[in-house]
Amino acid sequence: MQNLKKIGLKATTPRLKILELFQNSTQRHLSADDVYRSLMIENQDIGLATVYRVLAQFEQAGILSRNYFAGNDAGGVSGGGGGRAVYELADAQHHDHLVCLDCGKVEEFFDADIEAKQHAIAKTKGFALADHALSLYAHCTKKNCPSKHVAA
Amino acid sequence: MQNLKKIGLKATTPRLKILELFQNSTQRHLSADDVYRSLMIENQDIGLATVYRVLAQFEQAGILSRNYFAGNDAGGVSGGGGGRAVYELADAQHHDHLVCLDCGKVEEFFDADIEAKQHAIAKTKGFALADHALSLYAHCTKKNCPSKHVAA
DNA sequence: GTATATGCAAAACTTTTGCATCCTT
DNA sequence: AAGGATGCAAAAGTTTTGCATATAC
Repeated sequence: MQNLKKIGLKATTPRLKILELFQNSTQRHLSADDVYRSLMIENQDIGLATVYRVLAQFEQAGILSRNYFAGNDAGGVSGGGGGRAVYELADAQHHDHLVCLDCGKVEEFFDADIEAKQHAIAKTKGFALADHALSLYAHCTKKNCPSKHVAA
Repeated sequence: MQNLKKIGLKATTPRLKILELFQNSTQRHLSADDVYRSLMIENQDIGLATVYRVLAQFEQAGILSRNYFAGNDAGGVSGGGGGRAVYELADAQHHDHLVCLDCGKVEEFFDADIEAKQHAIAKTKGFALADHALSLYAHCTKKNCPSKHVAA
């Protein structure tokens, strides 16, 4: 609540509820539609457009970070527009993602060597690295993967 | 032309022209719309839907590979649907991409250490790596960057 | 009281699909 | 001749925007 004012945003119900959702949800990575639907379930009458606006503001404020998981189909990516964005709380340190191709679960990892190499590569090519996106797409080899429990 | 039959596709004008476009274009990375527009300029009356279909077929056949450059805005990403896909000839070895945030230019690189690390990370977490996407977003520090020549 | 936010609906985009027609084999 | 391929238009999805109304400070 005070957080919001600090970044120049009024403490409105939509913003409070969305922030709360990210802090309390068991799912760390949420799409705009996930957020919208969760709010609907809580009987919060918040428009989808507002969700997008708040998400964008939070990202710009550094509260959330946005990712695109392109190769993912397990999560329910079907129709039209390429792939949707998912947001996560930007509380922890920087990390990259490993997405399970079978169940859609997302794991996070950080590797200092890879990070360092990325900077070195950019520098060598005459660039100053500003950002990067690294996603691994993989199949789970453990029996406890959710997809293993479903009769296909 | 023989190539197409080999993969079970009829040698039609759209497919020939699109393949030719990728082989002759100075731009290595093309979106569906780029392809469509280039064909229009050549007075080839090929529908956008066909472009998408052919691109998908070529990707499945291993002739092209698809990438998503999310953080990129310089290339003209504006409106609705998140981000568009770009295709490139899958002739060279596997590589990742470095995208200039100023002019949108795309450079390619390959780093064996990063590749190895990715596999190791997936394995450690109990996954078998199937695919990955790594894109670096950076600012050009050279004076010969196209964006440096434009009065902002 | 005023500026900012919200909600709704419509628009902007990318990608996919249905269907009649056309072209390759 | 036959079946796959194309084109057009419409649909499906995600994200953005315009505008009148409601809300926070």
